[in-house]
This record gives sequence, structure tokens and C-alpha cells, in this order.
Amino acid sequence: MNPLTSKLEHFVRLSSEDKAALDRLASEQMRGFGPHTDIVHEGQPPKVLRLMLSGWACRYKLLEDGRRQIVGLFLPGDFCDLSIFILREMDHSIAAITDVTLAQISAETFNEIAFAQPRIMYALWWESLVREAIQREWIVSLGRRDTDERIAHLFCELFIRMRSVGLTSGCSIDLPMTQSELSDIVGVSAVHVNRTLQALRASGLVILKGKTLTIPNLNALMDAAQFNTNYLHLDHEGAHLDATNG
Amino acid sequence: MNPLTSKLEHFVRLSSEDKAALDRLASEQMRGFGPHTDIVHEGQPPKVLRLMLSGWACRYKLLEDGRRQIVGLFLPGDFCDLSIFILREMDHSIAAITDVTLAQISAETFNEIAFAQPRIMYALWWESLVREAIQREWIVSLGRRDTDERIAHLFCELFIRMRSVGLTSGCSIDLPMTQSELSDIVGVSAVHVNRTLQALRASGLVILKGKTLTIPNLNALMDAAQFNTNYLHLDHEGAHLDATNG
DNA sequence: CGGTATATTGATTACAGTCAATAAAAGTGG
DNA sequence: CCACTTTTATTGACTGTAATCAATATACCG
Repeated sequence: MNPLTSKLEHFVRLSSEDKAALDRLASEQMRGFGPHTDIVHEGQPPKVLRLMLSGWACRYKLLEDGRRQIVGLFLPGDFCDLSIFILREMDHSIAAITDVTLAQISAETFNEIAFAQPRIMYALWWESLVREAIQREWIVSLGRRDTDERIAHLFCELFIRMRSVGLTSGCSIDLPMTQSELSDIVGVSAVHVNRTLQALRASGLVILKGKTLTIPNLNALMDAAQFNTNYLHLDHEGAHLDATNG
Repeated sequence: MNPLTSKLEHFVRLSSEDKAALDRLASEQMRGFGPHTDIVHEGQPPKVLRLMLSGWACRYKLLEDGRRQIVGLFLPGDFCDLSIFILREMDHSIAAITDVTLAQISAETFNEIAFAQPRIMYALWWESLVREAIQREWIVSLGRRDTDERIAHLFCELFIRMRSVGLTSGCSIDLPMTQSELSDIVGVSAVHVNRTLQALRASGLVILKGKTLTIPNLNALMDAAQFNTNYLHLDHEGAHLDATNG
């Protein structure tokens, strides 16, 4: 299934017309990007709406001396920029982490669908509120969690986000980042990430082999990270907007 | 002038009807909160839309062992929660820092105004995108800036945000936070905040007296913080939506 | 004016950064 | 498929920044 549809159904039950509309969004002009290439640069005007279909990408900001911070991750089913109609220029850049395919949706198509299908508009609003909540949680991690907790917390989040779009296999997900990229998320040096990962492995909470992350006991990892799922709001919160037997 | 109106006019020129509608929002049921009291708790359902009229407030999250991280600041003219229609429960708490007065806006009033005045709807959308951008910038600070830079950057942001709602006097703003609250924003210990503030004072970049922050040379402080205003998007970006000579 | 909250200081400890070297893995071309 | 190159991961030694603990000073409040 379309990963966007999977995800939005955690919020609200969609009618078959809703789903058809989402499939139409996901089949708009497709475009591919290779790993480690920029999709949009800071300073550019946001022109199209981008929807991730496969692969991983990230938002990041650079400081003058080369320090880099990743401020968000895009997984399949995520929108990259809902600011097209509003903001003049990007205040950050977006880069592919792996091979990425995305749908580039024009303002017209988007407007057409959003206005014809109000449930979809609500679902997209929900998506942007969740994105905001994720950013808040990242702020908490960077400000007040130590490195073990940061990484454990991130792994919980990624596992659950991947599961919500149907991309887990058992207790495992693909984790296609280098340790250096991970360090730009959790705000420590790459060397320290390496050591922390070793500690996490030694504790048995995670298994990392190649580009695969396995979490043998999700509850144990969630405990270690003091992870509370509430901020992902995956609990069918828009039930009052459900399609009447779509 | 209504601080909300001041702020939104950085995005788009409003008609007199728009302004009247905003004044109506700002005069909805008023409510006061004393310093250090909670306005909403994590876990509660968001029931009304809150608009800050005066004072300072913050969003925060607590960890089990008492560590606290402030994940956002509310200044006059800011909305506290635009999630009323969507999310079932708050994933964080909101507390007053100073004496706070806010308008509590019902869903009905809000809908009425938002639908009658599309420019206002766009302006509120802009506000929420800016809030998201501010969160990203906080992530960058916590992840990749050292403590001097974090505080300098925060002070620049606060000065400019206060200026956008007409609350500066010359080079000064009210800064009604304790060092301990500041430490919960920048993610270090209160002792370390104290030492860093002394260094900033010694460098002449800021003057802190009582609860007043004075920035004698904003450009110098912005340089020190590598502060780029772009993320606040105050540059009349919605010009194409302007009222035609309202 | 006393009492509480906030700010400041010093001494010590712990966590994380840096630098540099080596090992392992992944990608490339013949 | 192998040899070679490049990237990524791992390790150790050393340094530096910030946390913690505890004491004292100052400011604020009724």
C-alpha cells in the first residue's frame, strides 16, 4: 500500500475516494535522487510539494565552520515541504541519505485534492502537527538526555515510524545511515556515537548488523529511553472524522 | 496595537476587516495566570485555542527523574495551541513564566473568522510554519552550538521576536526568566549558564541588569551567534496576498 | 526586617571531543 | 572474481568542557 495512506490511517479512517486521491498524489511526477545529493538548498524558493515514496532523506542546517545538524528525517510517506504557498525561501536544506524516489506535486493538483477531500486536508494537518511534536522530542533529547538515551530514543522512534508505514520485518528495520550521519542527528561526535553504539549492543538492547537494526525487545528499549509513544499521535485520534464505511 | 496584528503584518498586509477580526480574537474570554503556574498539562485534551496577550509562557517536557526541557517560548501575540481540532491529548505541558493574560478562543469563533477571512487563515498558517522553523533552529543550537553561541543566538531571536510585536524599548527588552529557566532552554546546568552569561557580559555583547536585557550592538551579537534572520520569515513573504489598500 | 528565591564562586569529577592510527567494509574497474 | 581504492568503523591517548556539590552572596518579597 501507498505509505502515505498507511500512515494517515493511524489518524482517520479513509474512504475509497480518499485513498484514490492519495494514490493520485503518490503517482505525480516521479523523480529520483542518489545518496548524499541535495534535493533542495537553503535559500531556494520552495516550488513543488515533495512526497517521499522510497528511501531516506533529511533536513539539515550547516554552520559557517562546517558543523552540521540534521533537524529532521524523512521516511517513505512523509511530505518534505508543506510551505510552498507561504514561505519565500527555504531556511534549511534537504538531502537524500539513500537512493530516494519522490513524487513532485504541483500546487494545482494539491489544491484540487485538498479542497475536494476535506478528510485528507485534516489528515495532512495532523501530519504536520506530528512533525512538530517530533521536533519537540528531538529538542528534549538534545537538551536533556545523555547519549545512550538519545540514540535509544531515536531508534524507538524510527522503528515505530517505519512500522506505521509497513516497513518493518519482524523486529528489524533498515537503518541506512552512517555513524557520522547519526552523530549529526544526536549532536555528538562520530567517535562518541561509535562507543555508545557498542555499549547499546553490549547491553543486548539492540543488534546492529550491516545496515539492519534489530530491536529484540522493544519494551526494554523503550524503558531504557524513557520513550513515550504519545507524541507520535498514532492512536486513531481523528475517529470523529472517519469515513462512514468507505 | 494588538500584538498578533503587529506580527502577522510582517507576513501580509491586512485589510481593516482583517484587523477587526483579529481584535475580536484578542478580546475573547480573557484569563490570567500567575507566574510558575501550569496553563495546560501533558495528557489533557486541548479544548480551547489560547492566544497570548501579555507576559511570557513556555512549553516544556519533564523526564521521569525531574530533568526538564523547555521546547518553546510564547511571547505576546503567539498562539499556544493550534491543535485543538486534531489531537486527542497534549504531549507536553504549558506554563506561565510571568503573569500571563491570554484570550481563550472557542472553536466556533475561530472557524467563523478563519473561513470568513482567508488572508487570516494564511497568516496563521505562516505563524505555524515559523514556529516550526524556530524549533529547527533550537535543534541546531542544542546539537551543534556551544553554550555562548546558544545563549547569544537565543537573545537575538528573542529581541527580534519582541521587536516584531512592538515590545522593545531602544536596544532593550524585558527578559523575565531566571537563569535556571534559561538553563532549561539551552540544555546546560544553571551554574554553567551563570558563567556563560558572565563571559557574554565581559565581552560587552550584552548588558543584563535586573530583568532587562540590553543589546548595545545587535549586529555584533548576531555575528557572534552566527545568527541568520531568515528562519523567522519576517520579510513580508505573503505580499501576493496583500489586501488591496485596506 | 527577616525569609526565600536567585545568583555567584570554587573545587572536584565525569563525560565527551580531538587527533591519529588501524581495521573492516563497500564500491570500482579490469 | 579479484586487486585496488575509498569510505566507514573502531581503538587508544590525551584534552577540554561542562556537571556536580557545596558554600556564600545578593536580590526580591511581604
